[in-house]
Amino acid sequence: MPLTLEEVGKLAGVSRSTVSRVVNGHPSVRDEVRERVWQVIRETGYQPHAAARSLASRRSQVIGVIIPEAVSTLFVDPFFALLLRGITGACNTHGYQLMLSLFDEPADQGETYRRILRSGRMDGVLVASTHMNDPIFPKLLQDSIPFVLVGRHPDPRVNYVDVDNVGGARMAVEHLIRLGHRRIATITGTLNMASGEDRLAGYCQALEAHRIPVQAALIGEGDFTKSSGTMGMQRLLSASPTAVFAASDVMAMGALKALREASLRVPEDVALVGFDDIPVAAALEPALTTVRQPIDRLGSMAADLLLNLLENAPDARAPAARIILSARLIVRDSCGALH
Amino acid sequence: MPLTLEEVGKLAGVSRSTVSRVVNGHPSVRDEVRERVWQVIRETGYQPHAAARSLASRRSQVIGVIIPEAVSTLFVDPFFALLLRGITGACNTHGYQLMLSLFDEPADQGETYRRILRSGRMDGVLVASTHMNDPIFPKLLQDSIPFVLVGRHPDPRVNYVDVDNVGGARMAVEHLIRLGHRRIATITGTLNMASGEDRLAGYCQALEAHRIPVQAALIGEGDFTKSSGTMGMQRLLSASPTAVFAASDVMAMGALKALREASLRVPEDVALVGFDDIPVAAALEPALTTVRQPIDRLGSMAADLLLNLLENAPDARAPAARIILSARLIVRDSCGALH
DNA sequence: TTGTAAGCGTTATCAT
DNA sequence: ATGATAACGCTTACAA
Repeated sequence: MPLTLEEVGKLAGVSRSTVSRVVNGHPSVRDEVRERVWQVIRETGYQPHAAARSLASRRSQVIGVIIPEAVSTLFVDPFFALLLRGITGACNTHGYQLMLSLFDEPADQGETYRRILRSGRMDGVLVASTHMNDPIFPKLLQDSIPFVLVGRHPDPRVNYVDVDNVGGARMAVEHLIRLGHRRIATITGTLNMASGEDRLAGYCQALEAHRIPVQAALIGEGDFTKSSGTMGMQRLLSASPTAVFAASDVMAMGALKALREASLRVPEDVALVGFDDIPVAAALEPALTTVRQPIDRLGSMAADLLLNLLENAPDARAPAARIILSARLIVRDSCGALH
Repeated sequence: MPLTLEEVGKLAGVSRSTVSRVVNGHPSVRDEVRERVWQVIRETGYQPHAAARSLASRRSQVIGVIIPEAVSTLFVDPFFALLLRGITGACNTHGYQLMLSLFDEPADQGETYRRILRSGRMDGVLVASTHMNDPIFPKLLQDSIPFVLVGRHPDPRVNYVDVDNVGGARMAVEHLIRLGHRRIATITGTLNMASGEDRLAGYCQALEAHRIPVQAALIGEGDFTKSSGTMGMQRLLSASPTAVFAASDVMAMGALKALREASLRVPEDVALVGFDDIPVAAALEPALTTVRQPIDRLGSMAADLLLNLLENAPDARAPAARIILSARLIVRDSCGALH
């Protein structure tokens, strides 16, 4: 049976309130008393009861992480794990706990939303990998639940941390241009997801910067799955591109399959670049040139941002924070640069 | 400002207790009253305050998941993500929430342990991927915190769910024997981890069942990392095995590297089998024959077991549950069976 | 079946 | 600097 503040107080010869002050580092306690109380706490292994604390203080020291169920499966790469690692790192240093919720698409159905987010269980939440028009955003804003999104969002009230998808994609495509390619195709990600849109935008920007016309025939729409990469590539073949930028490594693997089936060699006949740098990328034949994002930084920055929001004056007048982390190009064999 | 039971009661013309009974599905409430109360709850969107509930009922409806920090990184495969998915699935159907903690090695240092586990925040915990002699187990047992381990443990009081590592390994090695191999080497996993030990045991069992002597020269100790696979393979080369069973796919990849560097072909010169069936496995050249474990089942079964422990009479006299899920062999190219 | 009232273990506001 | 004491929102005997 765990001890209570009252009992610790009795053992230390002080009142419940004094013990509370000591535990919470309140300054107005005589040094001698403070030491005596700590002594008892150490000896007894006293640990405050989280629920009681939370009830009285109206803060739980817990943040939630919300990820759409479907996406968690899709991520055959360690994105999910790395993100969580980044988040837990930040939580640990701030003394917060992390509650994980995989929401069903379309991210709530109201019922789940209420149960999870209105129960006072968490002080704030991190939302990752949702569609931008996910119904969860209006609700979070309306309930004024502090939250930070991992991924871009147009609403000016939304705090977010994102990877520079535009810049990363542009970097990849400019690399191909530098290698002499002009007929460069792309297989896009899901187009109502920010990352899908932005990587396509980066592709277009790179071409435009080099006065290469953007052609619809060279753009195949995918949805981040391997099979969509294969199908996208098959459709693009008729436009006979000399290079392809796939908006994810998984789709690049799909594209590779289609190219093989069409007896085209990579990179000799078609150069290929992906995005994400999943672990498989380096092990592929040929090793995949790709764009790497700092995933765990993404997690830790998002958590830091949220925790700051929670700890400091939540000035509602302040503009939302928008943090963009840059990506970098990892050159391997599939682009032909190393030949 | 969220409503309280009291206020809902006022709106429905009943007392706080009646509303509580309705919310908790207590039978002794007149149907008419129950309906009236639900009506108000629906209209107002009332949601019980988790902390208050937990304080009064001494149950939080939250379970914790504890994974050593180091391991979470090591898992470049989706083990972690799939396990969590299985766990959250079970949690959702039981109406529980999930709290995630990545513990620093050696899994607690006491301080963290207390903060996380003695604060009453969680009703029970799932522990995954620890060493069997992790100091967390004696503590959990002493504090009589309900817990289920993902992975085998010798202590008779420990409830666990595990994959049949022995059977899986044995299956893999017997497959090699069936293909005619007699000089079969193995690269082991970390040997104070249950999975490491058991896969080695399975290797030995298979050989013994076929009266093939187990030779120390054919056993290389690894630690589940790729580099240990490479080094292990290099050392084994002098014993010139015709086949190798690596206790993990990641180590198999390392071994593949060593074999290549020694100009040995797989499977022509040396057959290779791994364990885990990580996504890379199928994409390797040659595609890796390996043993697949039902990871998300592992997670959901462990969570189910824990939740049953929590919901039902926690009969301390009942023997601990030990659940073993079977693995299956996935035959691809690296073992030479398809030639 | 329903209401009253006593906790649950903190925090926070007052006095002192 | 310290101690009473009233919340915090809910569950749960116990009464009615």
